[in-house]
Amino acid sequence: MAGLKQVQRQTGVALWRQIADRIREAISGGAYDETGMVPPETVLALQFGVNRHTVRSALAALAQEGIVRAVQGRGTLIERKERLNFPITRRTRFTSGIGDQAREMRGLLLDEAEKEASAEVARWLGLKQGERVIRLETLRQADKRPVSRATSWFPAKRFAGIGQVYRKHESITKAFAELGLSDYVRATTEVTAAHASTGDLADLELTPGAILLIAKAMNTDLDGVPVQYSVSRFAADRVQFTIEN
Amino acid sequence: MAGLKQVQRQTGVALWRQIADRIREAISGGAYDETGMVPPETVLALQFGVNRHTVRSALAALAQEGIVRAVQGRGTLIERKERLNFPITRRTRFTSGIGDQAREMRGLLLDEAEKEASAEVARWLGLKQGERVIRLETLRQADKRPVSRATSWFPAKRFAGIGQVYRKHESITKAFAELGLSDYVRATTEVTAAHASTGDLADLELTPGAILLIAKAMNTDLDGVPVQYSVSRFAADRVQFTIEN
DNA sequence: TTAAAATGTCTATTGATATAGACAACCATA
DNA sequence: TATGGTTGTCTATATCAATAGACATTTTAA
Repeated sequence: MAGLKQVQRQTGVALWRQIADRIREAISGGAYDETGMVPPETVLALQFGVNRHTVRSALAALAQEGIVRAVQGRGTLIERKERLNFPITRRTRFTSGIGDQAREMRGLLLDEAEKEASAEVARWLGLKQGERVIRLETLRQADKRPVSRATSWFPAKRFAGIGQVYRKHESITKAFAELGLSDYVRATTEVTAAHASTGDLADLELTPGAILLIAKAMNTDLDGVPVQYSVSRFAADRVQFTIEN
Repeated sequence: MAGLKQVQRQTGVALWRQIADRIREAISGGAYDETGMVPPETVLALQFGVNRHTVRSALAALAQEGIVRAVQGRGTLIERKERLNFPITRRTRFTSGIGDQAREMRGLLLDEAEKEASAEVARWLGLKQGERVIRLETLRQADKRPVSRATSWFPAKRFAGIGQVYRKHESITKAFAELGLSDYVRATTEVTAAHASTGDLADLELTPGAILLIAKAMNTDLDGVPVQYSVSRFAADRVQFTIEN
């Protein structure tokens, strides 16, 4: 069933990378669950119609990502195949949403700045362009494995000092609570996908060409007043979103 | 503001393709709306820190996709910059959801088959594994431009002949109506992203390395009985999803 | 009309990608 | 312990990707 011509040449994407992407997907889809191993290099080479060395380049990349581990004489073992699920609902929260899927959740503050709202940020937060906003750059981890990089904006007047509070609690929900906002709801989420930028590659420990799921989200308080606009970038091969209606 | 080092070397993705992806994104994001043109090749080369010829390869690829058109002496004009928006709500429908964003919507039936439900399909449709289901392969277009490839499964007993009906109406909603189901709702949507497979590349007129947004959706009738499970693959650079809560 | 600014074309060179073949090293098992 | 199957390493070669420079062609505007 696994066919011929699954890869294409002269497209700006190296064969070894195309093959790595296919194998990563097959692993994630449970195609090799019976053996817990990837097929032998010679078999893969035949399947994809390429040289064995090209397959080796692909497997080396996957080993670099920690997905497989090659053992001389035995074969190439699958090390990891998880995919976290993020429910997107009116009550979406990062930490609680994946509570039972990981043991340790962390939210690290990478950077904090107060500045004037850009046109886009002002539109989402219902402010005038140029009003003061606080921008937080955060990295979220599940069991010490980076999951998402987020850039969040808050109205500066209402949430002064949110950076420090977030650093203490490692949670937006708790930071809001300490600043007097006991509850909030997710108003809108826009989902797109794109190739990872260089900065995100480093933070999320990805290799170039990797895919991001991008969620632009706006949260409001219970009166419908915007309290947060955020752009979160997720490593696409580690997560999925679920929308329940 | 457009920074340095937006591209990386020796990653299996050619520089010209990385640059093409970035420019396509910038166009889609409205970065060049003032002039309606891409910056001069020499400027782009400086921005990305590469040779002018590498930028030319990227622009040639975008011209091939019909996104830009180079005019000697003038510059490189932007021809097309759409990104369709798909609202995902309880009443999600493909055709009406993007009604005002495109003039002509079509749904082409590529293939139809009746077979036994796999474990995954049975789980989503609430059937026993092995029960009969009808599988439709469809291609959806907006203004003659391919937007998504979908594989849908329906309980065979309830929706016998849905393929023929779909071919006539080019719409799931109308096909349901003719078969006696006047209304239905979206119960669950799972969103992931992945590289396009070879088959999808051809159908969606993409080049290898392209990204897909993948929506696995389950629709039920008003009594909550599953009527359709579908896996839709969208060209990520042509669409975005919006979830309103 | 001229000059500046932009894309188009050509040649040459270097490094990454892919193929090809041979053989070593290691593991499991008959 | 011998054998078959697997990964690891090495050499060599051809093609694609990227850089570099020079100059032609076209458009716009001074």
